[in-house]
Amino acid sequence: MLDYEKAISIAEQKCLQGGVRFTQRRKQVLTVLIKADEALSAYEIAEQCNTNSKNKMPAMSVYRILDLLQDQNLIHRLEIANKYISCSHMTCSHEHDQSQFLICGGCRHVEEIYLSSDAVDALQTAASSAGFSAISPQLEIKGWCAQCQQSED
Amino acid sequence: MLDYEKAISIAEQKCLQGGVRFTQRRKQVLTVLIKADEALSAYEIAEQCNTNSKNKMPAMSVYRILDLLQDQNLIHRLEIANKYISCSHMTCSHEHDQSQFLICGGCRHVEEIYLSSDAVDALQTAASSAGFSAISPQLEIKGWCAQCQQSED
DNA sequence: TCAGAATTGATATATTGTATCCTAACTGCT
DNA sequence: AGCAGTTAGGATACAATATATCAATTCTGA
Repeated sequence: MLDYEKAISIAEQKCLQGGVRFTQRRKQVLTVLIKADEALSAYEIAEQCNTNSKNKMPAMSVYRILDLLQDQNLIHRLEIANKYISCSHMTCSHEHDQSQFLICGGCRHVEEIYLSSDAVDALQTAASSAGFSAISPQLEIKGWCAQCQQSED
Repeated sequence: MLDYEKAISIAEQKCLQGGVRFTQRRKQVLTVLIKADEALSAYEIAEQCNTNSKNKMPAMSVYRILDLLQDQNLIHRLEIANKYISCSHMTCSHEHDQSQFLICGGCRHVEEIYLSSDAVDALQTAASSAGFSAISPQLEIKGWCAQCQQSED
């Protein structure tokens, strides 16, 4: 898991640089995602916020805040899983322009992976041949985790 | 586009082999997908069915039928796009165990691609290292089509 | 023909995500 | 400090996607 204090401080900086405020609401959503240390749906995030605080967090606000946190490269939206996860590179000093996730088709468990640049290049080449100018800097690959694979048999 | 007559006849066979019936309703849904020659959402399919016929096709039925057609390997569900597309390999005589799609993050346009086995192997290796037993035989890669890339700039 | 299975109809509801409009809070400027 | 303009959040409605459930119908094999 990310160093929470460090992550929050980085997030504050990034928001400042991005010209947006790092409000309590935004901190609250990001905190839930960092501490969860796994992918959560927007409604799960809202629920978490509401168990930890009296001040009600509506789903609408969660979506708004998630959009903003994505713009600041603090979190990722996983489209295959319809879930959100904090960026594991948030506290790194250097720039990361690629993230890759494996998503289990059974239980929707999410695991971050690290593809070789050769593999990424191969994907990029195939995309170019098909008239796409680029693959997403955030790849999602669906697969089967060991556990779900077993129960499928 | 697929040869329609051939595809329908293959579908009929596959359903027979799979121990399910190739009913009018199922044929209707598959026909829409083959003739569309692009990815459609479940509700778009229902709409198409309803413009071409008096007999109302409820969305519920579409979902049920889509599930079944997937089980028979006649169509693919694209989770990134929340859409469905007919399998381009349906009329091939040999077995295909891999399909790959590029999905535009902007306009959700879907393009089928063909990755080298080396690239697929690289993905498989990365997945294994992360404790996944397999990647999905149906890959979805998100990217940006030339047109959407332009309008982003 | 009849029992059981497969299919479809009908209805309700869950889940995920957007649109809109208004109010509150903050920021920069004078 | 006071004000204007911008940013953020609250409230509500609703769209889009998908699943659950139970009853009615159709088909199939003995």
